[in-house]
Amino acid sequence: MKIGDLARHAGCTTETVRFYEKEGLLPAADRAANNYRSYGARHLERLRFVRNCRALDMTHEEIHQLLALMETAGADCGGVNELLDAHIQHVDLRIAELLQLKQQLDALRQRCQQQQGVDACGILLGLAEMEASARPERHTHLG
Amino acid sequence: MKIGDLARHAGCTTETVRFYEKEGLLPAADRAANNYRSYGARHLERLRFVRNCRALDMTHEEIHQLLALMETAGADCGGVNELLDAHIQHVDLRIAELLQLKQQLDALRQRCQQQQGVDACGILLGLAEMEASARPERHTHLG
DNA sequence: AAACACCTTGTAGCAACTTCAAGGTCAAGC
DNA sequence: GCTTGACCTTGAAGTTGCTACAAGGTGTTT
Ligand SMILES: [Zn+2]
Ligand SMILES: [Zn+2]
Ligand SMILES: [Zn+2]
Ligand SMILES: [Zn+2]
Repeated sequence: MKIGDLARHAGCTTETVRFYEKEGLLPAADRAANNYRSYGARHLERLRFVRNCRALDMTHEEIHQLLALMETAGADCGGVNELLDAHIQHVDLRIAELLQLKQQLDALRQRCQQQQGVDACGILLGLAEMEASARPERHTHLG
Repeated sequence: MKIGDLARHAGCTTETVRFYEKEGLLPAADRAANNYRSYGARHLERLRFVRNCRALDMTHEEIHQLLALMETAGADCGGVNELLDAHIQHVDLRIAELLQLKQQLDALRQRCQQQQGVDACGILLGLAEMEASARPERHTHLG
């Protein structure tokens, strides 16, 4: 299997595959005589796993940790559960932040009901007056 | 006012101030005899405005547009309202995406109720089996 | 032999900063 | 007068997860 085939089967691009190899998310492929990367079923499984994790918005670091946990033969899955719980918290936290943001934005939007001169626009006034309390540090990797 | 004072009054760092200047979000400062940047009340107002926009998760481009609209003397605020509405949609969309993600994650979490060998863990099985339908393009700048 | 699709490497770009390196300026303390 | 420390200057590189080249090698078809 060449890199393009692998990529197609996993629903990503060849560049992504090479990038994951560089990142250590995918083990280095064997090389054919012409120096082309050569893949088997194992690689496809692994790549699909990684892509599924990414579809769930896990970071490369989270995926790395998950892979390490999986590859510790005989280990139990407590670490896996913890990692997933932590990630779910990242999502919960970001949802809460965005809901709060949405409230602020709706309130701001209320301040202008009809078109008027920009000098009198309640939205612009609101943006000028807001006191964005010192930037809240980000506690989650979800933007 | 030196750059450090300005930054403190706006709740950001001097690096951020210099960065905004380079980005055109903040007009270039006057220079004192020693080549230090020198700021007045106008700059502080502007920087606070930009920071408030960022606190609402607007992009630099959105802020640029907003500033352009504001500085068109005599214009009405229709464009401002449109821009804010569009940004509110960005937030709404991301909230919807994250709520869906949360559902998927909760379902996955359900698949492992107690610790067991990693080979039998329902979470890892779930991650292997998932068929992440071709990556959904992002339609919003919110991560 | 030319066209075309595929592969290789390495580099640069995106957003919104942060961090670092190497150096210039200025007031205070000994 | 000389050092310490806090500030300022510039420019380059790192962050995250890719994407998009550029410049070239390979392989099959016509
Ligand atoms: Zn996470
Ligand atoms: Zn208005
Ligand atoms: Zn927006
Ligand atoms: Zn489990």
